Amino acid sequence: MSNKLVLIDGNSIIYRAFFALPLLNNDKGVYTNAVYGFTTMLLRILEEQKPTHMLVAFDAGKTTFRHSTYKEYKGGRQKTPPELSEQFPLVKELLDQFNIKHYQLDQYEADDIIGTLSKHGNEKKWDVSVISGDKDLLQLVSDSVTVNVTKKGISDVEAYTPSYMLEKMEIKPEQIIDLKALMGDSSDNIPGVPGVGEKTATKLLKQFHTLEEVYNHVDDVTGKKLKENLINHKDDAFMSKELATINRDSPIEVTLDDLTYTGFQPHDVSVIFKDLGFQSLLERIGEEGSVEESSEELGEIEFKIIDTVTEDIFTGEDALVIEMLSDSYHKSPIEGIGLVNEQESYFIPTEVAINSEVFKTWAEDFSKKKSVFDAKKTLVGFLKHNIHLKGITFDMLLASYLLNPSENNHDIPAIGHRMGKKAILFDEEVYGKGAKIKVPEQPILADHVVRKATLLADLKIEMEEQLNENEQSALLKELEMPLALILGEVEHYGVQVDINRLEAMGTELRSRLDEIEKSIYEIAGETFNLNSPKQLGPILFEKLKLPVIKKTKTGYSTAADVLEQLENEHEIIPKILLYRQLGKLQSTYIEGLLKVVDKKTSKIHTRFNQALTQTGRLSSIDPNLQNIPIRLEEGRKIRQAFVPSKDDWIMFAADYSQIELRVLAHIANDEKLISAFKNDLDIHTQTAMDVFHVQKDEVTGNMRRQAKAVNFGIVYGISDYGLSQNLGITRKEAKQFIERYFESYPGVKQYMDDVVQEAKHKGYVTTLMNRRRYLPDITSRNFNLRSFAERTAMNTPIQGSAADIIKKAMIDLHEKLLDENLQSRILLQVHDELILEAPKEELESLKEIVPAMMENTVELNVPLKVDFAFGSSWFDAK
DNA sequence: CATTTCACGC
DNA sequence: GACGTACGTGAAATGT
Repeated sequence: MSNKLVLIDGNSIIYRAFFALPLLNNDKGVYTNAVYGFTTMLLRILEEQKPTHMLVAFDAGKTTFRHSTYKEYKGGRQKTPPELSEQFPLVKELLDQFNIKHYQLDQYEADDIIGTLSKHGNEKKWDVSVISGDKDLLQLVSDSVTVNVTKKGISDVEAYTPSYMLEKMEIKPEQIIDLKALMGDSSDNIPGVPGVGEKTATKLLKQFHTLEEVYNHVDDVTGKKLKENLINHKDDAFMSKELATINRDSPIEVTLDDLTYTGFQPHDVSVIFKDLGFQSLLERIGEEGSVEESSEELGEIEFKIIDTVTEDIFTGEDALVIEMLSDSYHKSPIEGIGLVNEQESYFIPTEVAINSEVFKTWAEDFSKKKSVFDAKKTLVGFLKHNIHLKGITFDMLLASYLLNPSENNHDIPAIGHRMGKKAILFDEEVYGKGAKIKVPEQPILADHVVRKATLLADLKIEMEEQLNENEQSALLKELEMPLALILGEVEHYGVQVDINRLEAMGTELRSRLDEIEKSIYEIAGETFNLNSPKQLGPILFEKLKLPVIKKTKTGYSTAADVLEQLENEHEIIPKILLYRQLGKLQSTYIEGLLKVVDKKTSKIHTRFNQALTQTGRLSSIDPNLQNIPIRLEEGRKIRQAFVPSKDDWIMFAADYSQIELRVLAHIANDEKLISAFKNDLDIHTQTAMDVFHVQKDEVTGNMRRQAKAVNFGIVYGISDYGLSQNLGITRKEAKQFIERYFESYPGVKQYMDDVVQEAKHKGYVTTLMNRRRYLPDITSRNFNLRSFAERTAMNTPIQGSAADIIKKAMIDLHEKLLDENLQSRILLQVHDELILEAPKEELESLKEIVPAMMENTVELNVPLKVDFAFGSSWFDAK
């Protein structure tokens, strides 16, 4: 079978499409008209030409080698409208989903890439087809190369072969450059010879064949003025020829073999089509009816519905699934239980299970092994019925998360579909969604729950193998799974809240807010919704004529950093800032917390999401107890409402000092950073000394502040831009800061370079305990995506290793508290700190135990340091 | 019901 | 040379 190579001039087609179609918007407000036009053209080509090899070439940037010949090349062109430039990355993404290669080369244009590859194809006698909107490319036409030029719009193309060219244009392909040399090209700003247009040029070429021959016989040219122009603009003509000549020997890094095209996965493409809002195109790729298709035939499954639990349904390696319809498992009832043992499948109605001594005995038997999906939820679900689940040996949720944290759906049907097991519906399809969610009839419920347990049983081995290959088994079995059980207990135990305290603070805040609001309306001279940026904007920037600093997509920005810059411009600004600050406390913290307090016990039960963040940190929801105010005194008082659950107990808070920078010192093995920590120096002061090359007593407050921001940036992976925003300096200055930091800490610089290289090579980065984060964008040609991936590569091992460490510390501490028979309990984890409550008698023990466990849970080549405090409320534990 | 803007923590 | 920039959760307004 012969090879069919299709080469597309990406820039040209996208430009054509953009101007040919009206500005379309998708539902996210992104312009898609050029992408849409490009896509329709692409689909047509795939259908009609059936390529075996394919490439879309793009122009690389502003300057090309042609500019060294003629700096006015392409001069006078309109700047690419932003509505169009934002579509280029979309097209490239789309091509990735189509499995179609795309390529650009610095200093060269798409034409040159196409010229070079078509030459290669020509040499091998492949059937080559070029697609462009630009007739320049006709110079590539040969017996095996056809150039398709778009006619008006983009829907139709005109195929140029050598014979068609002779017929239509009366010249040969190789004469196109001579034609351009004579007539010029206004769109590329190629001069040509004055007075020579298409007609004259063609006439001359028919007579003399090439530009060189025209000049060799210039005396024979008829027409006095024409001859004179030719002679006077000889240099222009030859330069024009050079400019118009496509470089067919460009130093491209791709070969024909790299361009194999074997088709696309309709599913992959449908995802991006849906994203772009290309509903009409879904049909063309045959993905339209796919939703119904998947729900059509699942096949029958066999299972028994248990009415009395007997021991024989447990064989020692059982998959156990409990079903709940809402996320809040602290309150949500168990709708039913699925059990799959080595031979059979069962559905156990909740009532049957929780009232069965046999079930409880099995569940609490450590030696009876259970695979579950979400150990923490399962544990808490049963705890409410006084069943203390033990013997969990596999958690599918955590396994899936560790295998790829970037997946955002880790429920059983989603994992199943990803791993090729599709005999299950998504929860939404069975239970409905939003307001319409409801428990179905038992047969339907049972079927779905048993399917989940079946998938759990079926996929366990495969997932364990994958974890083994990744050397992540210990991470799952010795870190995340033990932690899940501890977190389950912690959540179930809850945190005591002083409701009266919260309500009193709320009352006081209310009156202050009312007062501030009133005075703002007085200053503004009218009332409006102060919580609406849309209404506040015009008041500030039109009525009061304050200078506009930043705009958002929909209007004026009224964010705090903007208002802070206007603080001295108008008396209204500080009032708005105060209103915002207090309003946040009132709505999120006072009202928000009161809403989720258990009325009977006055306790709050958050949920720690253990399978969400990309770095391995926990997150906390419903409510989020990891962002209770601390920075401003006013907000910090909220912590007065978090109190011990028993009389004569205290709150005990312990936090790692600079854990991320210590982890960095360890991973990067930077001598200077290590010695700073070994000597227990103030790290920000030390950084200031190193970056500014001054002695300790010369470090000013401002220098330390800047050094702190740089350290902060290193830890969080922010860019020079981010740092410049933090410090209110220019990006250039921020960049210099970072460079000076790297000069001071060469080990850190080396690490940053190495880790990015490693990420490029392997496609992922790892933490101390082998947690992974995949970074596919690290090789992206999109600057933003790539830069972001690079910063992530540097940052994730730091943040993720710190997360690993505190997780391990929690396990160690939990075990120690049990071993020592202490009543003290872990209440919360806030990334680098642990909050406990403890009987006063245990305080002295905790002062020893907690820092010791946290500091010694791993051994790094720098010491870990833990500070602690205690008091009668979380506020007082400072 | 989803999106946008803002604000809190690490 | 411009790009548009830590991660999470949640409240409120607003547009559908």
